[in-house]
Amino acid sequence: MEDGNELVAQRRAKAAEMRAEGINPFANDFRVLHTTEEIFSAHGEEDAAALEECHTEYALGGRVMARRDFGKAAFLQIKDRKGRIQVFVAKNLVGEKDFSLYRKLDIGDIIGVRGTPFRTKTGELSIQALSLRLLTKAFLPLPEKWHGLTDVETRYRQRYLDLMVNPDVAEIFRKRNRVITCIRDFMTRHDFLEVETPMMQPLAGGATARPFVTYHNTLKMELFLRIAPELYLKRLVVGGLERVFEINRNFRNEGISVQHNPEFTMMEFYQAYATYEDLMDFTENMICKLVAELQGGRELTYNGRPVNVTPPWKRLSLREAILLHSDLSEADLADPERTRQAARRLGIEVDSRISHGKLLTEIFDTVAEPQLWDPTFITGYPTEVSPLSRKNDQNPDIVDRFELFVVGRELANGFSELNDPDDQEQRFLQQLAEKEAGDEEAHGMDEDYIRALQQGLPPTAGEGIGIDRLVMLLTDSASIRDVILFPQLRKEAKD
RNA sequence: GAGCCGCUAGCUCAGUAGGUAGAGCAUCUGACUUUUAAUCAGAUGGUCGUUGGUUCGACUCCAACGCGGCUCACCA
Repeated sequence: MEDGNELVAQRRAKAAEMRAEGINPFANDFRVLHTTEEIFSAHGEEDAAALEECHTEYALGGRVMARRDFGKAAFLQIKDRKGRIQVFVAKNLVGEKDFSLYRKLDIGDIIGVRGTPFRTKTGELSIQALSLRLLTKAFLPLPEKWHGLTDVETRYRQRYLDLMVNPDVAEIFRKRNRVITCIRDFMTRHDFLEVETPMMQPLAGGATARPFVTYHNTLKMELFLRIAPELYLKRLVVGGLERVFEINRNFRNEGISVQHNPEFTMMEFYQAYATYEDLMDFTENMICKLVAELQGGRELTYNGRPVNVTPPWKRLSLREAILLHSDLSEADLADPERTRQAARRLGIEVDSRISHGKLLTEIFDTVAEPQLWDPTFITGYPTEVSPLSRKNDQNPDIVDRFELFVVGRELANGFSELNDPDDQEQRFLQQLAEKEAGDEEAHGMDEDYIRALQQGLPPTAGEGIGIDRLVMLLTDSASIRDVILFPQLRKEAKD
């Protein structure tokens, strides 16, 4: 496909010449025994004189990232998964044959090097090559060494290039892995069992969102990619597992933005005999621990602004948050008609059928959410917008639920679970009515879930934490695409 | 879905009141056994995102389309 390009033709020609000389440009018999990191940790402290006594031979594999040629000798820089090291190739050390192989090397090729450590005149710990092998010829050139690869589209589409030449990118994904490992560790230590529940579901429940639809040929049935694992996880609590969690993908057929990818990773967990208040404490603990382990303290900066994660975090009810961040009054929020007028003043589209509770959350989203920079728990969500949450014992208009906001966006959502099967059935029926009234995202009726509740779900609290957003926060990334290796893009343009 | 911005060599970028394109790095040839974006001399490399229109002539002006980014809308 790239054969029209001169650079590619040159590289292919070099590979062909090697083959003609009996050298396989895709050799697979070189044993890589060490990493660049091992060399630095073994010899990082030794000076040139000490290293001269060192005859330890290392066998490294890596990609050629730079090349400085001096006629009968040269410096290469090779990169492996742990870092980079400079390799000194001298004709009198590697011999005629390997040196002529060296001359055919291109930046981007993957090579194997055997050699001993030494320090150059400028003091850099390097490897003096004794022998050299080409392990993989790269037909395509690497982006430029100084400016690297900055074209955002190429970075996302050809993530392998991005990872090769932009060290910060690989670092983000290592950090992402550490975040997930820490969470898994934290959960396991609190006696939670990690489980996997269906990604393909006959009914996409557990959240309000439009699903992706697929079809199973043999079963002759429509299936939905899950929008949440919630209802399955609670079935497991009914089954007696009591504490479960799952870190996995959800799929939502909705808009794409700097905060939204069609598939995204959530950690959902359920704990029997806990309440939503317990989970707020738990979440605060877990995230503080993550920040401490990943940032080495409580200092966190996002988009140039400090984020104060020192506990205890602020806790406000939805109404309090609205009052605090707008000029609306208690009376505006108490009376549905006045709330409606207030919403219009704020420029919110007011559908005639919209419920009072839904309107309140929309007002909150508009006036308060963007202001919640330091971690803040918001409670007192209206019952209408929370069909799976337990009603508050004192006030049935609200539920025992919270959402966690940081840097102006939602990071987690948790609540005491509704475990009264009759109440749950009524809520589903209410959702069905809203669906018929035109709300595409209203929840469907899940009869097996009702049956499970009839079997008895212990008092339980559950929560979902958006892992991508958490990683964005911890890596100071502006876009969700920067923390997902292969973000969803349109089909590549042909020309 | 709407608005704004971008798309020029492998990469990073210039460019012209419309006269068919330039730099650095990379590449190729030559010199060089301690460089750190090595250096020096020379050379190659482009259907200027696509398609159409205006024009004697379009990379440049106009339109449509494609892909990407940001903002807004929907959402987590």
